[in-house]
Amino acid sequence: MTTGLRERKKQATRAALHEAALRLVAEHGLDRVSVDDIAAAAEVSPRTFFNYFPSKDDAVIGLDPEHPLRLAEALSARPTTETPVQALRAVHAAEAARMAAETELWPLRLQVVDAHPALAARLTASFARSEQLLAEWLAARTGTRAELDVQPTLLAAVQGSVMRSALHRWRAGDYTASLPALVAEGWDQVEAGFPVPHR
Amino acid sequence: MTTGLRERKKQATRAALHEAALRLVAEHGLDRVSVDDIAAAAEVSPRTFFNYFPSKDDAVIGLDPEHPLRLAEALSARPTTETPVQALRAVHAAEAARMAAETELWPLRLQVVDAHPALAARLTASFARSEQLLAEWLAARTGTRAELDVQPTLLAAVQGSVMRSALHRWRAGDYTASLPALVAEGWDQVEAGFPVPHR
DNA sequence: CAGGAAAAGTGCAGGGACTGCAAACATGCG
DNA sequence: CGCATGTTTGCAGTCCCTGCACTTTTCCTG
Repeated sequence: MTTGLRERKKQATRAALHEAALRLVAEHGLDRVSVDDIAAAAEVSPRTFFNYFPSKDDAVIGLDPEHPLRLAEALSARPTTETPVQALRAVHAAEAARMAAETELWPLRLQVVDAHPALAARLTASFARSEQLLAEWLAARTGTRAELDVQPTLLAAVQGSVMRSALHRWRAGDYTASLPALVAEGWDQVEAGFPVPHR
Repeated sequence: MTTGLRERKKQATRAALHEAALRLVAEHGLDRVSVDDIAAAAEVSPRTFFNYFPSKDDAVIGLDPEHPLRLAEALSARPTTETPVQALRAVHAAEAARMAAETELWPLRLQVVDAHPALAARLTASFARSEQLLAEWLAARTGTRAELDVQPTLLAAVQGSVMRSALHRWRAGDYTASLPALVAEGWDQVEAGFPVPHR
């Protein structure tokens, strides 16, 4: 799992570009920051920027492209005695804990996403890749057809909704709540079929 | 509510631009169709294109910008004896029937969205506006806080998932199934809390 | 129905995102 | 060391999108 110099440098450059993009956009706004600005802040040429990210938006979001695969692996590692929802809950719990530990970047990401609908769309698109793999895993797990049966596609999408809703409330409450708790609260709703709240 | 010539012409131009964009992109692919091509096909100047749509992507998707508001109205018209989920089901049923009636455009939309992830992101963004209004309606209806409590945000997002999942399966089954039925099937899953499918 | 107000359409100039290509440059390996 | 392979960079070019100024069309009122 260790890395040569070359690989480490690439990771560093990628991270530098992402962080520069995120911080600059958080401070000045999406359309007042150019790719040239970002490249300059990360100390690479503008042309190099596009070796790392296909678009400015992607650099601002900057999620790990390997993430969907690791998610799928984590799910496959769950015991088959669990129901699909239980397995998803467990994986989400670990995920949320990891995200909450990044106390720097996630709040910034949520801030810029909130300020720029275009970025919200990109973030959702990033999740879409995970959802597709998830649907396939669900289909395999429950013996259903990923494309045609209800549960795989829908549950994969709902899982994304649970996470996004948790992130939204996390930010709305100024990060005082625990992200894993917010996620769990979402899953409770899902498992209970959205009961009418008592006043 | 009626329309002068001016208003009717605007609607016609908007529709012409959207349909031209959709058909051209469906046939040739997103990056082989320029805004100039679309404008030419709709017989307006390229500059005029941007009086109607803020971006090429939006023209391809081309959803009615008034739609979120009509959705919110439809919901407010539901009797307060219904649970939130019941009201959403009812509105979705009407919505799905209307969409299924557009036998020309929706299949094309789903085709291009499937072929171009960037467009999927835009489509989701279009839904996002509805989801926000929905969350507010839910909060008002159930006496919860839109930003902080679980149900408004999450159920609004899940509602979107139900519709998107239905659209996905509609296309996967070559439009042989009934869209309202697919939507209903989704809501059944939600209300039942995603039970383990029996094999 | 004339004529002006308001709205919509258009041309032009320009900034910025992004790509293909080919030349430097760095790294890893025999 | 020296070659093979991967990375960075500059350059030229296309296309998206915007602000501004100007023309054309629709509408309305006297």
